[in-house]
Amino acid sequence: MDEVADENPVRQRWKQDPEAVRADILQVACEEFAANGLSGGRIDEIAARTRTSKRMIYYYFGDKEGLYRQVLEEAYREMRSGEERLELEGLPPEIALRRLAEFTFEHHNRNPAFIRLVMIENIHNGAYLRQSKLIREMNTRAIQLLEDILSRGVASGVFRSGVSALDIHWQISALSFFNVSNRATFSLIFGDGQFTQQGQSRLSEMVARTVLCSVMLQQPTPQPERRK
Amino acid sequence: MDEVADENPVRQRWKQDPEAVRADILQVACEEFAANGLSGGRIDEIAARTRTSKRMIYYYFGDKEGLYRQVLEEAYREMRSGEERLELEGLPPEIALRRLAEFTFEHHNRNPAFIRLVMIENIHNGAYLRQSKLIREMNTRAIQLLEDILSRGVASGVFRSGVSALDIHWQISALSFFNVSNRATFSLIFGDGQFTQQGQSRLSEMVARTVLCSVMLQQPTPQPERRK
DNA sequence: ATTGCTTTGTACCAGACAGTTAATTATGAT
DNA sequence: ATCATAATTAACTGTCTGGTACAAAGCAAT
Repeated sequence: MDEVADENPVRQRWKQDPEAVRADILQVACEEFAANGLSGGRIDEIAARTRTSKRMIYYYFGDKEGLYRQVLEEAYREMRSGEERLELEGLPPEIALRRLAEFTFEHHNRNPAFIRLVMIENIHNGAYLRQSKLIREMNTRAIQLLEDILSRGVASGVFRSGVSALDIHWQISALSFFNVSNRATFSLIFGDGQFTQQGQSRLSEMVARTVLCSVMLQQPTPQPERRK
Repeated sequence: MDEVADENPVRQRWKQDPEAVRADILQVACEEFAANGLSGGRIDEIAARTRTSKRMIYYYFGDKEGLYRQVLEEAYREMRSGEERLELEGLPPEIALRRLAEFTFEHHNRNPAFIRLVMIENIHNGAYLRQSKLIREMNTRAIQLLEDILSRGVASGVFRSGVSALDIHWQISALSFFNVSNRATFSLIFGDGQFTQQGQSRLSEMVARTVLCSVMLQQPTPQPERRK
């Protein structure tokens, strides 16, 4: 399209920048796999949309599954780093919990590609995630955070005792995940009222209230339509 | 002199039973697509596991996508018929709601193939479900049932008013669906404690309590096994 | 400049797989 | 029995696609 005349004659000098090439491939591959799944994703398509060639994909990633595996790891890594940026430790427990729920809901909402990758990985029964060492580390952080919030809540007398942090995490994840993962079929069957701007903030509020409700001794404060 | 019929034992007389053949194909195709997705599912594999041949698949279903579409419709049909068997209309509203939640949880748990098909369909952004006329009918029933339960609860003074039936359905679905759809990745990251026998009944109970909690004026009845 | 390693491009292959052709056999109505 | 039609089979085809062979070019150290 825009070839520069004098630069054309043989081969322009290029800088070697393996990291950039790798990142570029990973980025495009992420989109492709998220959009079409592992078996549906096309290596040729990825190569075409990359600044480099198909050969490079195999050079850096070995084969299709290797590429997919790295895409998956990268996606988890990014999402985890987002979670760490929250600083909930100083906050009153019910505020912290609410904020965690809202953050998760919002985060998943903004990262449909991540959600789709996880869906796809579940279709494969976790066969590729299983091969990643990265995942072992991931459990600790999120759950510890929650355990801290819960025990502080129990200490200050607002939360029930004996509530499992893992259960609460499960609950927050389920509601936030489903909201993105099943949007297509849900809105086809029940209309897209849940997925408008207002619908989403109503759901976000509902998720937060639901979670609080299952750990608090009293009903959480009746929420009028308050937003920040 | 000429060959007699019984000389060829391989070829026995068969009765024409198109419906059985169709059903057989559909059954096998359901397993194949649920296991491997649309692009991952192999027509040859389906044919091999069927009592009939590949040509028949095309004879009855046109092409791969046609087959997939019918598998999907059939799956929804079955699940819907299960829902109709519940008779919640005579029950006290909080009992009815609890039973609906428990039923959904249990149903999804027992029908992982259905869950997987819905996941797969969501990966395809609902492109095939969209083509089905069947889905238009499906919304009414489940939601009307819920609306009835909710309004009876409001009338008898145990439920809050202004709660959306669709929201409650969304909530029940999300928790019950996620429990099956994300089992692989969740258990890889957080261990499989949630998915043992006890884990599952605890979750089922939690789902029921959660749902009740979000519609009831007071905390739902403190559960018997609760301890401090 | 030479050498040896890394990175990139081109062209190609072999197998897989959706879909088809054409012939064969059973069925059911007359 | 006959014939039109429905059901069935096996072999075939064209294309798509993951993966590779091979060679060339850049880079860094001598």
